[in-house]
Amino acid sequence: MQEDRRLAVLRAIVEDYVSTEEPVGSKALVERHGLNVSPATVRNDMAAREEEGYLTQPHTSAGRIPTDKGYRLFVDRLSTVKPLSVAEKRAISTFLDGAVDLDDVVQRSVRLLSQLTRQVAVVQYPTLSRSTVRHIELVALAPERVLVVLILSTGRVEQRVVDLSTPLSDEELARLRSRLNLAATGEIIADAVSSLRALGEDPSAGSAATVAKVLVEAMSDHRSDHRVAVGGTANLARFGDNFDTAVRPLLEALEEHVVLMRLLGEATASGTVTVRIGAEGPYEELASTSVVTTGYGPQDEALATLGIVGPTRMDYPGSMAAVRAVARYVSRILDEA
Amino acid sequence: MQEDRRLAVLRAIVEDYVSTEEPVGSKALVERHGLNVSPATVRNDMAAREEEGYLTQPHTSAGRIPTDKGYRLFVDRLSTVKPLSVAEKRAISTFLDGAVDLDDVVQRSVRLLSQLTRQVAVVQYPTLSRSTVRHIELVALAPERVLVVLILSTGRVEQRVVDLSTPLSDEELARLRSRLNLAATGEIIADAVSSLRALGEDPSAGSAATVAKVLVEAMSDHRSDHRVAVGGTANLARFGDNFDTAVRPLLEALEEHVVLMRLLGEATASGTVTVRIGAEGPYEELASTSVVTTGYGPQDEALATLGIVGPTRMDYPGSMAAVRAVARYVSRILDEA
DNA sequence: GACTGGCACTCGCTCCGGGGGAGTGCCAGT
DNA sequence: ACTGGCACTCCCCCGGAGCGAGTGCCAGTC
Repeated sequence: MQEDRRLAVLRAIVEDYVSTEEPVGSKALVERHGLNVSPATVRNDMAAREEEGYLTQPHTSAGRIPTDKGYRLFVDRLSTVKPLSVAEKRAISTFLDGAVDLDDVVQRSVRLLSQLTRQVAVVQYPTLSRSTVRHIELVALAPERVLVVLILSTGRVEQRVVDLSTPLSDEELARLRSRLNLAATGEIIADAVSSLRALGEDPSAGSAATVAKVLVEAMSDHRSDHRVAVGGTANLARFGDNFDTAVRPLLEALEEHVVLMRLLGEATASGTVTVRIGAEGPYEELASTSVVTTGYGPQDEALATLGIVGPTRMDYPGSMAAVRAVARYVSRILDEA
Repeated sequence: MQEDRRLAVLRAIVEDYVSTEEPVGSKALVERHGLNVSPATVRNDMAAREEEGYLTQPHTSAGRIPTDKGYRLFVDRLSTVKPLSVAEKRAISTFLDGAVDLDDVVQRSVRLLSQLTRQVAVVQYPTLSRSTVRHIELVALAPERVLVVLILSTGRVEQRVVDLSTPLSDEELARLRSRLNLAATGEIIADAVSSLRALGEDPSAGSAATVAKVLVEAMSDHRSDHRVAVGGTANLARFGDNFDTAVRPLLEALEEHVVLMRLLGEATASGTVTVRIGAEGPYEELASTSVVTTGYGPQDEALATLGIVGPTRMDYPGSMAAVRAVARYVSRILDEA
């Protein structure tokens, strides 16, 4: 059918353009893909597609390139999931299995993702908010100075140094420790915050109040929510010539963690890969970049987001497959820890 | 004197070239700097300088640009230390004073440095090797599973999960904890490693041996020695046109921490700023980049290196001043912690 | 009605040659 | 030792010509 072929043409154009980075013309299209029609027919189809807004020409009498809308259709309806090769799967497991702690997992994931997709990879650290308190530890640095260490179920560790108004003996410290742990250990962050806050506002609690306040602060410190690892920026070299219009704004965005978080968007349920194409994203300057993300976390609860950022002209099926595979694997690792 | 003026000419050329990014000619030079001689004289001087290898011409009948050797002379003998402005100093202190932990200090330093110099900033995390053990904490996750937390004097925290062959009661855990702390707390890493290693090889030590082994591994884990924070890569946009020959190799180098460490070189005594110009560095691909570094650490002991990386055509006095100032300030903060 | 072959046309890319200009090297003069 | 003058070099910019990939359209065929 005509309609089928038109879709096939759109798909072929996207694929060719992604691999050659050049506008694709009717003749080349017929040759490279086994379309059993003449270039003239394809031209008509392309004209129709352009009419509908899926394609454009950089200038009259040049080949066509997909528009954002064209990519959208491609991603939604035309791309078949590209399964990873065995070698790639093995690479993922061997690479990630060697990780020793959370930091290491995140760093390895970033590197892995950027290598698999040859794009810039972004991995958000698991959020505090939904994790639970595993343990609170106090270490006396001096009689009036205590190191407070907060250990969370995701494996994250936060630490603060606290100066107290009165010196604390070892026994008092131990008592304080068990008191705090009693109040917080095992609790989800939100609950721990509220019970500690009560303690922090109790004027009779003394040192306990001071420490509790610091803990509350550490727990609600959204700075750590915004922690992300970025890797593979060297891949931006393949972005094309337009350094100032495309690469520089992207590099800037990658450094601003707040901006980056917005770019990543809400963590979507693990398993569902989100694709944001060009102008669909929140930043005008990044109109020529796309973002492919998914959520991950233990028990497939989407505690954080991970994904890649690249030119709208990217290999969507491959990127989506890689992002999903890495997210799955990382989630499994977090399950074990 | 003739000789003095020739030096002045060299300095002027470096300064002008750095700010304009264009080969500088005799006429412009005389005008911009108050040299009381004619362009012809300057031309003679420049020819002499070129003869000696301090200057080159991109092509005959163009202005001169400094060679690496020219920059070297400039850095060694011609540049006056450019004191930071009051605003800059204040920026440093306000920016760094808000830091809550080691990670935060490092991250803020990177950002600060890149903003001050408008170059790529690199800050190495303080090495484990010369720091001391502040505390070892054990947290029971399950009867046979323990979270081991190692806290070092630099404020760094390492953690590992250990599976034991036999379950451990709370009392046993407490005993193990104090035993380990007795052996390691207060010791310099190297000493702690040797006493723990003895424990780890004692077949009668049971669980203690298992945990000790993990601790030894964590302490001698050089991975963390190579941890670095990088920032300001967007500044590479100002590197000029030669993306493939200059920017891409640099981006790649910045991602490979091992490479990066070599690029930073040995930590030099705090206060001494090291400048590596172009081909003086260890990598051919980075022939057009310079590195400005210095050591930092508590008590001005050079535990780690920080600095900036940029084109050979950079503002050396400004960069050196900024690097030194930030290193000093960070060292002071580490003293307090 | 869908497809095809043919044809005129468009328009970016590359190459080429000529002017303009910044800068140089050199030399004779002070 | 320095300067003014002058001829020369060579990059850079510009406009025009030629090329070629690709298009749109139209008349013709199944």
